[in-house]
Amino acid sequence: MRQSHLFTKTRREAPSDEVAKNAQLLIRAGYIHKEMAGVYGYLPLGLRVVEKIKQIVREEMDAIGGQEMIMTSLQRKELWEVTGRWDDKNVDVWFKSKLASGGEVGFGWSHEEPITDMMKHFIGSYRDLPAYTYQFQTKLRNELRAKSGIMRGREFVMKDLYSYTKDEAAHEVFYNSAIEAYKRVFERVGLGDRTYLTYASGGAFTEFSHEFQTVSDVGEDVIYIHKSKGIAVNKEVLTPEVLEKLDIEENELEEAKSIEVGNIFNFGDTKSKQLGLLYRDDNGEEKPVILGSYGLGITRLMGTLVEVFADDKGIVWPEAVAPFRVHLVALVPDGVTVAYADSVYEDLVRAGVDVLYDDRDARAGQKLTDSDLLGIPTRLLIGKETIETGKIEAVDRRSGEGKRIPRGEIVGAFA
RNA sequence: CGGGCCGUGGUAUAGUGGUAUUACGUACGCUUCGGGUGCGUAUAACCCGAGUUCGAUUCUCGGCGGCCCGACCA
Repeated sequence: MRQSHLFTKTRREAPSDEVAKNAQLLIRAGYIHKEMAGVYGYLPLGLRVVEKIKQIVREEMDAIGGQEMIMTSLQRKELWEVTGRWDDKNVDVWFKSKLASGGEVGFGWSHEEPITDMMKHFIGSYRDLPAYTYQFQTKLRNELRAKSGIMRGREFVMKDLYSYTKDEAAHEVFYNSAIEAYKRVFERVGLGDRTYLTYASGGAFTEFSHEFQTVSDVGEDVIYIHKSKGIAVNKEVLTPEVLEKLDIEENELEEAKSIEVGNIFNFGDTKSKQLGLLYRDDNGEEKPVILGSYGLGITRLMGTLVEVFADDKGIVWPEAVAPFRVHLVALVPDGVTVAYADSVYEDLVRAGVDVLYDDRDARAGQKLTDSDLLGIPTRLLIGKETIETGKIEAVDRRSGEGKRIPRGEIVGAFA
């Protein structure tokens, strides 16, 4: 993409009403637009990042048998009344509205009820199980207090997967495969070494749920990390009994603030019984389906990546989710340099390289500052020196290290 | 929901009971061209309502909006 065609612009200053680093940088760089507190639009660059993250998650969910679909944002009041979760006393984040034709609807803050209800149409026999469904959905939650930029909004994108299995044993198998899939996701986006499988409160259905917590000072959670086991325990469940159960000594733990980027848990058969999701086993006996729920905040993960990797110059994207692989920058406006940069751009595009080409009529200083802010992994600089030597300077955004790549090898270096 | 702070051009800011400063941006001209070049000109603002007052952007009250701390966060 030619940067001169990009309608967004960078800003020198962050809006005064944003304190969170993720929002400041994403707005300054033109990735997102704030519509109101806790509600952000995703602009062309931001959308690219969202889609890259989604694609990684998609691949990992597909790999464990997930089937992508998409449910509706409008939800039936009657359905949620069955499980007692329509009542504002039980769920305090509902956005609700009325139908012109009469009746009430809610805006989906979660989809366990609708998906489970829908699955009644497709699950009747043990032969129909297991089933794993997932979606990327915009969740709407009427948070009392939105905060921290895109980390905790009233509208956000989440991947939610639901597992339907015939018994606890089958559930367990899938649950563990989901844990491994989540680990691969965080590994692929570069957060593997600071994201911990965390034991958290299990609620009414199981002893524990599991969270995926990324260590960061801007996090809202406090976890206790057991480095050698590679797991953590959420502060809210840290008791002597839990430590004993996990075979952990308290003095082996390190406290850290963290961001909850994923949460998986077992609903057991409770919701299936409530909603009537039953199946016949091979003895003709009617049984409730076991339900598991697996959330992963896509936009929160995007914010986490900004928080964790940004430096004093701006955003630093991991290659896997960067909006573009390379940022080609024509440093001087003379015809020879521009023509040279144009040809490099065309070669890269032809080779299928994701490239953002700064072809704007702007000064080198501004282009370089903007490039730092945008955070694209590799910057290719085309200047007078390039013309003279026939070598293109490639600078790594994260380390700042540069190397000269001969013009003839430039496509091969990134294709 | 409890507590606190705050709403001034597109953005960031200064300031005042008598209509408003500066920078960035934007437009035009010249200049410059490997880390936001320099100069000039132009452009554009006091959240809404009520009250006090001769006069309110400024003070008071209310509303709306924003941020922070806490609570909440299957």
